[in-house]
Amino acid sequence: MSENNDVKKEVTDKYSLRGRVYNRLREDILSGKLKENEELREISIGEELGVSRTPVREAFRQLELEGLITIIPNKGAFVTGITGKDVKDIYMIRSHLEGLCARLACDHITDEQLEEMEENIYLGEFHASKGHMDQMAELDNRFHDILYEACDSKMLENLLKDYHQYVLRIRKKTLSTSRGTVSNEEHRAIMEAIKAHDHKQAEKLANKHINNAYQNMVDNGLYNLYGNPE
Amino acid sequence: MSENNDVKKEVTDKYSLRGRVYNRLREDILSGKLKENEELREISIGEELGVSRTPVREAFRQLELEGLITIIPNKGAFVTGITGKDVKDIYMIRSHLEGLCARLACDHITDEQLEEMEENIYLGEFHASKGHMDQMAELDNRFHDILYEACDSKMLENLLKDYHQYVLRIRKKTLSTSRGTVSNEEHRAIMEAIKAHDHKQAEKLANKHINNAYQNMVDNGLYNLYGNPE
DNA sequence: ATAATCAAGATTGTATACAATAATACAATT
DNA sequence: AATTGTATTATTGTATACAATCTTGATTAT
Repeated sequence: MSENNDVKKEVTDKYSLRGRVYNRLREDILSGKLKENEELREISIGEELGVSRTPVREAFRQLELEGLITIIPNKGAFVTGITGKDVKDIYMIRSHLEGLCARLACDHITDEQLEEMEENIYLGEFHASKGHMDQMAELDNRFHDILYEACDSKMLENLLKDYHQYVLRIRKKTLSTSRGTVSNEEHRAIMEAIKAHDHKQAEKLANKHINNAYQNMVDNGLYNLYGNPE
Repeated sequence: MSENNDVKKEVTDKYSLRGRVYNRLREDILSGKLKENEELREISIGEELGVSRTPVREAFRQLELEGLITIIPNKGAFVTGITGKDVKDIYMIRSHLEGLCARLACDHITDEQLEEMEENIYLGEFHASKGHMDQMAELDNRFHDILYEACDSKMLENLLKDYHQYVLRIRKKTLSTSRGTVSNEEHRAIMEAIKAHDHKQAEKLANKHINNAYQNMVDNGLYNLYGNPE
């Protein structure tokens, strides 16, 4: 549960050494640059980034609470592995919460948010047809962020954003397939349902959207890259 | 998202100064001893607990990520307030996930877990009739923990435990009312549904159980104690 | 009297020194 | 040869020293 103020957090991350270390390590773990069970030594990390052990240690504590590393007392810090089961569970949970989020959005979405969604989808059609994968990933990110913001629940929004981040590296690969176009169409359907205040339909579609993303990943054998599938 | 190894974490907490500071502060915040917006100074906290600033700072980083305090760079750490809206949202999310958890438990619960549930409920009837509130709170805690473990998803289990903890102080008060008996009956119904592998019923009952807990809290005007109800 | 400025103190951010613990290598014993 | 004990080294845990930043209050100019 990290329900802290995002704005202030960004400031911290940008200007403090601890924040820089935290972001860097987080990125490296999520991107797979740091592999499962790899040991992180305070001194070498510090030297690499040109800082002392103190900010490194503080970053470690955060990463530990986030579950990205496991700290064994007096022994060291190790990259926590995500098993295939974990990924499956995350998608299951996300699918539920994303449905809930879409349902809530029916009542709380603003005109500005709806407009940005429409623009997002419109652009998505263009980039999907052109095969611009980076832009598609970017648009997908943004679509879901808007949806999360539209539910008008900071708690749910932050939770969903956490999970979204967590599966970032997986999603990046998934969207590199032909799913880009289909995904964009699903976004449109979700948006239409929200626009029409059709709670049930919005929930159902958002739910399905996440399940589809997972299914697609499994079908393409992509999730085996991230730890043993069980 | 704190999906770290619980066993190792306990060890850390017990034997390291940082862990002790973390637990102490966490408890004080959740128990309401440290009030909303109260400033936490590294030196005074350290002096009070007989440690230097280093472990205090590391504990701060974790509490920040957990959302219990807000750190403003170069300024200080402040206890984050939970608004009434936050509490409502937490219960809403919990209600959904607890339903999901109960449904999964239908397929994955072990005989031992079922047995412990039965014993838990049996004991609950006794203590409810006697008005033993402390024991009821303890049993309620344990019942939900068993349920979380029975879903066979570490991800979901940890998430639900996090939220469970988060509303601990509120729940303690809630159970001090006549709801103890009713709650225990609801536990029994949930268990029966799981035992019968009735997925839909289990999900529905668990869902309702959390909603009832929330409704009871609102009816008794208990959640106003924890920040403005919006 | 009010507002602006600046200096002193307090507090956090970072680096480093020291202590405690664990890992490693090697020797002694069986 | 295998195992246990021990000394050495490496690494983490904690405390403290120093730097940067913010707060506060007095002083001065308007």
